[in-house]
Amino acid sequence: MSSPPRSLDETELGAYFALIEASSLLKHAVEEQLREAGDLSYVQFQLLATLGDSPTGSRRMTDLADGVVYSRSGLTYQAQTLEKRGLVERTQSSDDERGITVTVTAEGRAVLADVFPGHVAILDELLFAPLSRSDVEALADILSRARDHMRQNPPRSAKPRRRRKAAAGTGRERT
Amino acid sequence: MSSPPRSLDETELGAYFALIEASSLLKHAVEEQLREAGDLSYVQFQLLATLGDSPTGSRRMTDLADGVVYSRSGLTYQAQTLEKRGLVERTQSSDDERGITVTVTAEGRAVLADVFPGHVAILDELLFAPLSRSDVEALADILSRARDHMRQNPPRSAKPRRRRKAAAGTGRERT
DNA sequence: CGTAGTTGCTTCGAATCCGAAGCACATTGT
DNA sequence: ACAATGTGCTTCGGATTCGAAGCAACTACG
Repeated sequence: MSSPPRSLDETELGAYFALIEASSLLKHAVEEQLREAGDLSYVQFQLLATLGDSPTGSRRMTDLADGVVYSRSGLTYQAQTLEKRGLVERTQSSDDERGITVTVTAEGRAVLADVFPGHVAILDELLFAPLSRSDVEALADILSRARDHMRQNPPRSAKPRRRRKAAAGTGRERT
Repeated sequence: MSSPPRSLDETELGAYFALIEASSLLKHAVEEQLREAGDLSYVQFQLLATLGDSPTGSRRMTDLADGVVYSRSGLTYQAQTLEKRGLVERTQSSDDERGITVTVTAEGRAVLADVFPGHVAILDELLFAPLSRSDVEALADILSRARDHMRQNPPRSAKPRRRRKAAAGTGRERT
C-alpha cells in the first residue's frame, strides 16, 4: 500500500534474470525434445501428465487450467487438439451440465510413456547436472514458496470477470 | 552417454515444477503490467532494457538474440515493431555490411523509465516478498549456475544451421 | 580472382497464444 | 417460478512465436 518505490540490488536482479533465463532455456529445450519424441507442445505434455497423475485419469477443465498456468481459451484449444489426436476424451460432467471432464486415453498414456524418459534425461542434463543435492532442495523450497505466494496474490490479473462495478478504481486505468 | 534412465525423486520434481510455475506466473504478471503501463510485450521490454543497459544504447541483432532467449525471426519481428513505434532505430553496421545495429531512441528510454517502477514493484510484491535475503542470494547463485550450464550445452537445438548431412537420421521423423 | 562454405538477418507459413465477448447452465434471492 | 448474478467453457480476432528456407555479404583458400 505504501512501500516506497525502490530499486533492486544486484543480487535481486541476478536472481530475477537467472530465473527467467533458466526457465526459458529449459522450456525451449524441453519443448524441442517433446516435439521430436511425441510431437507434443509443452502445454499438451503438461496436460497429459496432469491427467496421468490423477487416479481416474480425468479432471475438469477448470482444475486443469488451475494446475497449468494457462488461459482458459488456450486450454480449450489444446484440449481440442489432443482430442483430435485421440490422446484425451472430453465428456460432459454428470454433476454440472456445463462442466467438461477430460480423460486421458490409453493412447495418451502410451505417448506419455514414450516421451517421459527423454524428458527426464533433458532435465538431468540441463537442470540438475550442475546442481548439488542441497541446491535442488533449496531450489524446491524457495521456488515453492514463491509460487504459492504468487498463486495467492493474483497481481491485478484474474479480475472477477469484469471489475465488479467500480470497486476496482485504483486509478490505474489509462485515458 | 550411458547414464541409465532414472526417475526423478520428489524433491527434483518439486524443484522442476516450482521453477516452471513460478517463472510462468511471474512472467504473466509482469507481462500484464508492461502492457498496461507501456503497451510493451515482455520481449520488447527485454530488448529496450538490454539496449538501455549498453553505454552506447545500441547493439547488434545477434548480440541481442544472445542476450534474450529468442529465435532470430522473433527478434526481427519485435525489432520492426519497436522501430515502427519509434522506440528504437535500426542502422547498418559500418563494419559488417549485413549487420544491423539497433539503438534505443530518446522516446524508447522514456517508455522504459515510465514502465520500470511498476516493473520493480511487481517483482517486489510477487517474487521477493515471500523470500528472505538469503533465499534471494541462494536463488541467484543456483539459477545462475544452471543458466550458464544450459547456455553452454545446447541440448540438441542450436544445430550448426543444418544437420550436417544425414548424421541425424535417428529414424524419428514421421512420414 | 573465383568458388565454396559461413554468417547475419529477413521472409514465409503455420502453430500457438491471449483477452474479450458470448453462450448456456447454476445458483441465489424474492 | 422468475430475474439477477455467477460460473464453465468456447468462439473470435489479432498478436506473437517458431523453424525452415532464402538472400546478401563475408571469409577461406586454391
